Amino acid sequence: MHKNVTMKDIAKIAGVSTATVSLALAGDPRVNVKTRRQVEEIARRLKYVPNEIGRSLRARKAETIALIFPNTPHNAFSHPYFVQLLEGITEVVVRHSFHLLVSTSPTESDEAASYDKILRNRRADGIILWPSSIRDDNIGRIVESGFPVVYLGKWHRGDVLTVERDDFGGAYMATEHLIRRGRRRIAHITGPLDFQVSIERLEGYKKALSDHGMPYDPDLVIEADFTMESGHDAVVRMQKAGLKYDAVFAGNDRMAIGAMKALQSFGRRIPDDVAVVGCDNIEMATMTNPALTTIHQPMREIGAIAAEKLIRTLTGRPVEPRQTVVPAELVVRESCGGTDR
Amino acid sequence: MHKNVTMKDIAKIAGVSTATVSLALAGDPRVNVKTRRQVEEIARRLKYVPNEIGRSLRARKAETIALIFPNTPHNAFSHPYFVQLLEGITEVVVRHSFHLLVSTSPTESDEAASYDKILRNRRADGIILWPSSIRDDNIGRIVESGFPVVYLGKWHRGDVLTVERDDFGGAYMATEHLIRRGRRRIAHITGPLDFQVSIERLEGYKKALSDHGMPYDPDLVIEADFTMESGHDAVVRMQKAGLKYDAVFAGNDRMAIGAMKALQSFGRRIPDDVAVVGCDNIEMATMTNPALTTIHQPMREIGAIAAEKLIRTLTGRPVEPRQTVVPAELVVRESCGGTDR
DNA sequence: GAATCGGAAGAAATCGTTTACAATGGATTT
DNA sequence: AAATCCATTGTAAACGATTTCTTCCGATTC
Repeated sequence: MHKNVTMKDIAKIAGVSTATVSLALAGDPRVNVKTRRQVEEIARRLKYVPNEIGRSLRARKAETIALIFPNTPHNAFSHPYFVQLLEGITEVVVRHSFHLLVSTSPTESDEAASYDKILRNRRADGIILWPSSIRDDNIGRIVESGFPVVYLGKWHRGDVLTVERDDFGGAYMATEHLIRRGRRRIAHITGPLDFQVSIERLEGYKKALSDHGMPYDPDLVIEADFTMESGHDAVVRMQKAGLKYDAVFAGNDRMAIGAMKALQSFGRRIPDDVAVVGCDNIEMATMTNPALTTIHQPMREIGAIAAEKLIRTLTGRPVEPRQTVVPAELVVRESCGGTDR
Repeated sequence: MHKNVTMKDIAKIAGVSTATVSLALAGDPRVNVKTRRQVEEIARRLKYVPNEIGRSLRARKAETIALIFPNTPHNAFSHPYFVQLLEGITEVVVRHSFHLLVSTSPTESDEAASYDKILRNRRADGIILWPSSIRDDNIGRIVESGFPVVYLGKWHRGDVLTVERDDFGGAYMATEHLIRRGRRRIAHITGPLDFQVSIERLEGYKKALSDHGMPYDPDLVIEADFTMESGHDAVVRMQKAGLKYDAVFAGNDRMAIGAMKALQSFGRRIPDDVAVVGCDNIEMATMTNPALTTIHQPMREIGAIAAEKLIRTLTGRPVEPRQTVVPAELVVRESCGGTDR
């Protein structure tokens, strides 16, 4: 492990000052072409790699963005799409020769301190914020502080860069799909209603119903908690309540799969007796029997767009539009039967 | 966004030098308790947060570790356990107030350059290396360069910190489980045999057979490619070849699930006619019908141990043992039937 | 021939810390 | 009373780049 070569080393060999070396390597036109060539040559020969820490300190930037998320239950790690999001982000980060810092906060109250530290430190030049489930004024403070931030979700106050899934639109598509396939009594199993995503999907469901002139029956809306078991239970509850329905739209795939199991255990055939649609398009959805029709959220693309937006602002380029809603896609498989009428 | 407060600001107010401030905040016993208290008080009042970039430059360390993995097909992002690994790592990283840099290399040949850059830069003080599928002498050079590295896998030459899954042991357990349940003709669907993991699992399978005095029949070993479809095809091929078998041990859960589907399509009942065991314990394994018995690899723990080892060496503490093999666990569900005899 | 100009490169400050070393002054030792 | 020591604190040199001045020198201008 030999000593690193610095600009000083290059300067000495080339017989110039470090200032000239710096300028030369940056391709600054102020330095003579011949000198620049020579410096470049020496740098190559010595396998010079610039020390980014030194550069960061002086230039007050780190060529780094941070992905920050809370460490609450139902956090990013348990989100079926976290990996895709991360993949989209790293892809762009690497392409721009940036670095990615992954940061989570042990407790809710440490969150703000943590953001703050990373940014004030200049450890990262900007952050991508994964919303925490709990309304957090601390996040608000960061978002509005003027630090470069891309928020993954809907931000109501002020002009903030955001990228969000279209939960509302996805639910709308799912519900509409069921309606088109002739279903008339569509139940909806929601996630916990203190999650924004659950509310959005419920609203999309309602809107699709009303746009198609169908009544909204609150009895057909059951709140569950995102787990397969809770989806199972939801169907059991509906069964016990003696409700009639010919379709189920679940707020995520896990619950949809739980619901399918319960339905089948009650002897109801899918899709003949009951059609089922999920949300998220997790891998499992391809493997159920019948394969689950679902709503795909392009999280990889969301990650890529978010990173791209952030890096664009950091490099002083304009970003348009400032808010992006990435459309969901309906993935038709076997759990809804037939074709549109 | 006001100017950040630095040690100089504190020094001026406290009427001492920045050296004293630095020492005081570091809790160095050389500075008078009264002075230290005062400095601490001022720092608190000014909401001073140390600039870690400046610190990094001088102290030649970044309080950061990097997780590095190749960007090849079948890379970390498509690994069912990447998230758990990451979760284990971040948990430990946060606990020690370190940072985590996530880095992937666009091409195989950029890999070495990338590691090198991160380390020479002191962007990170050490790295956790996710092995690339392809034998890579560049990785070898890094691992042996003396930089702090934890390698996630088996490293043959030299004394390197490693944490690895027990692929051999897991396969052994799976096979033994089938034997104990009375199965006599156990097929094995492997992953691509240029992956170390596939070889390990094949060896574990063979060893279990021979330890129980059962013959090894090469016809019963089919190479597939980790996908569900390939597992399906493997069964189809065996069926066409007219092979007799009463159990399948698949090199991962996806292939096991594909195999189950194919078996059921041939009218073979699981577990009555054929028992099935997978590997990995992905979430999907809980949802199949019957639920899949499988081998759980505690990747979260592996991540945590790896991070712990790395940070221990970085902070100059001894780490024992230098090589860790984290045992696999058999998760018994419904796809193997009965109880041990 | 003096003044001006402009291209090129060097000197030095700077970013915010850490740290080796020196300095101060009062107490203790001999 | 001189020498020594200890506890504190200050000075200044790093760390490795970037960037703002200067400076230098030869060429052009009046």
